[in-house]
Amino acid sequence: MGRSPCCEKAHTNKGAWTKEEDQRLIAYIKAHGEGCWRSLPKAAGLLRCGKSCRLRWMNYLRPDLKRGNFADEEDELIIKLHSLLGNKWSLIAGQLPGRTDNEIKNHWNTHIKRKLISRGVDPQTHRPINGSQFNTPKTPDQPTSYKAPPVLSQAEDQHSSSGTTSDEPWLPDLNLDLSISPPTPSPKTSGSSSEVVTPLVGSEVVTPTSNPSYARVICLCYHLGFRGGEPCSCQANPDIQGLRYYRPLEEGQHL
DNA sequence: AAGGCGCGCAACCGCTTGTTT
DNA sequence: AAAACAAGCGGTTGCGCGCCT
Repeated sequence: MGRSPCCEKAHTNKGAWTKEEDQRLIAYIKAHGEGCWRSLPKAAGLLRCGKSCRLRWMNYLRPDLKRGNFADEEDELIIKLHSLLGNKWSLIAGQLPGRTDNEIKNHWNTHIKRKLISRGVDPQTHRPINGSQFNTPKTPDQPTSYKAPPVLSQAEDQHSSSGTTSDEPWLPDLNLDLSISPPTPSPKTSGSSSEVVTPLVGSEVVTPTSNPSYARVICLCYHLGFRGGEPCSCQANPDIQGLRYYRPLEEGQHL
């Protein structure tokens, strides 16, 4: 059975990319588009693993990348998305046009973590660190790694969304229209560097049941596109309820 | 001026998931 | 159905650079 291995590691370069390698990669992708990464190095005359080429292109050479410092608004968006998604850097990056998962991951580890700690917020749980002014008790079994956002019942939801006195640090003002439409045609082969992926524009329709109150519930799995556009089965599976996140609809918002 | 140290970024590694044979 | 593979993802590492002593 089989295919040949991805690359012959003995004959591939490692480490920092040279300008010449960059130019070869750019020229090849401009001419042929992002095709098969496995065959690309050979076709482009690069002594690199396809994986390495892909990474270089995705994280550094893509023309639509936004280089430079992160704006405060971007920081806040990352924080909010991380509180929902955890270390799903690619999903977070999908909401920040021009930013890569690697860049966001690095930025998180070097800047935002510290920022949150200085605010008295645990960067993993997004809850106040013990001893801070919020002093939210932790459950004994709370893991130190990322914890899924709490599942709010509708009653809790209404309470927390209407009250300003809630000590819940969860996303007080985030309009989480995180819907990811069925993969839109990527601009990657268009050759146009001015094309920008527009985030947060999904408008897919979650079909509610006939019960109007049900329409207030959005399954995060579904809304993030985890279900490939199909209704989420976790509605019927209590075991994975932790993946569900409910939020109230904004006024005038439709499902 | 020089050495040490810490930070930030780019790249690698290993694992997971989806696809192909 | 199972194995092999490609692509993608997240964690980790290594190196260059700037700052501090």
